[in-house]
Amino acid sequence: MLEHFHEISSETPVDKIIRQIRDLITSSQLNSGDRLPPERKLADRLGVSRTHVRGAIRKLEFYGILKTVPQSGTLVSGIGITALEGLITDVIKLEKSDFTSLVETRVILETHGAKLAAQRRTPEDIAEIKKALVAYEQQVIKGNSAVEEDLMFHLKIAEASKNTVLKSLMLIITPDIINNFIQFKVCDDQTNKEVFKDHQAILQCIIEGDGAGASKVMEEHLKDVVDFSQSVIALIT
Amino acid sequence: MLEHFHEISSETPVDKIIRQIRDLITSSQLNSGDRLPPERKLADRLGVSRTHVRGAIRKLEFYGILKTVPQSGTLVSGIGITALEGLITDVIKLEKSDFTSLVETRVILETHGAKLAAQRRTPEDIAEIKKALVAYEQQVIKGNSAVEEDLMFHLKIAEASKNTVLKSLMLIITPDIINNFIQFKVCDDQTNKEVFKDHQAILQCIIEGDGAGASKVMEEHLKDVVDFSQSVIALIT
DNA sequence: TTCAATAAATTGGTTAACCAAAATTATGGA
DNA sequence: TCCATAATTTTGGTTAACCAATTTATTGAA
Repeated sequence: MLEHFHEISSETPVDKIIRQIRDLITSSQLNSGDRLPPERKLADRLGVSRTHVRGAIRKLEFYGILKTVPQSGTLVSGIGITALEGLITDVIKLEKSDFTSLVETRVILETHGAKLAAQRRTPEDIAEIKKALVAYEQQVIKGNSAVEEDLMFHLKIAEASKNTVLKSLMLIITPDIINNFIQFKVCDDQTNKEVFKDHQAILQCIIEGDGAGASKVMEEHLKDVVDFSQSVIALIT
Repeated sequence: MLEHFHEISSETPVDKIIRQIRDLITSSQLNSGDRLPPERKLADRLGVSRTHVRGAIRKLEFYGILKTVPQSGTLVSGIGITALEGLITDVIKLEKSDFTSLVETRVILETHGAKLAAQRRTPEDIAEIKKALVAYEQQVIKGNSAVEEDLMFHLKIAEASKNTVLKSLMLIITPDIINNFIQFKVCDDQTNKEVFKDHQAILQCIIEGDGAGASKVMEEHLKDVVDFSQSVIALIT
């Protein structure tokens, strides 16, 4: 019975257009470096409204694939067609991501972030991280979940790393991390106290400028989360 | 004379609105979990058109900060206000990034990507990577720059890592990397041949399942780019 | 024939009106 | 008084028309 149902087409008009723009590129009707057809023509040809075309352009622009010049036209980025094809295919399905990959990537970013933070932190950075730690402690004392305060501590470390790209990537995956935290209820009272101790240890390493130590403690700190993700996967499988 | 000129206000209406929405949150007129005022009210209150409000919402939605439900309303994500404040401030200035951070982060992502690829690659992955390598070789023989083919090789490795998030983050920074490549003309004939040998060595490690080796060779491979970035910085400073 | 001035067409940016689904309120029968 | 139902309002989604800057075509005098 159930197998007769089809997956509902949740693909938005915008995604459809992105797909079609890719086809234009694939069929060499649209080459790297030259101009996209005007929005009106595109809308007309694809049989959709201009609003949706604009939406698609905004999204591709966000990824650096397109570049629009007011009152002039939309240019296909200098990036080569070969790479473009691969890129656009993924932009569409980029939004959703699996838990394991998320955690794995987080560990990678955070261990390096902690290391760099220890090497480059200023007194101001230390003050900010301390502030975040105190805010977390207060929430834990009140018995609250404090997921945001937890993450804020980590974000402040990313900020102290002085690597803007690393911080940006952290910001991008942060909402997903929080959602997973809430969904799987990773945190309870006991965990929170351990987390606090871990955080203290990490901060200490950063203050001392001990990059290797900060990286190591951070990795151990996140190991619990990794283990948890493994157990969840095992449960599902 | 020159100091009398002001920096032109290149802040788009959308960015202005994002800033104002943050203010709404900061002043606790808008709390985590509850609904954003309807688009019309917001547009009215901020004195802008609904289109711009929608643009701002799309952008914040992209970052997981907002979530719109058709015919119902736009919800502020479960993420706490504390973190939200920090996040939104950065969303605005997220787009631009510095070269050093970019390269540094790339090395981090790629070394881990290569390691995971060596551990998890399927025969299909190897075939894909080989194909990218051949495409690169052909461009080099022709004497072309082959920046895209180079990047494509790296993207295929990211794909073989089976870590969707890592690959996504690679995709996000790829356009910036390409732009910097073109801007600084990192590549010439001699470099290209060395790059090809490096790529071959990396592929060999991946085929053999040698994670540590793949990671190491990848790091050395990217070291040249790192050095180059350092020299550029030194030149500017 | 050449080229500057001007008019027309084209561009992305913006606005306001309309649509259908959902939430809310009003209504009336039990 | 209560609750199911219908009318109304409110919501985000969509469309089409308008705007100003730019580019292209036209025109006419040198």
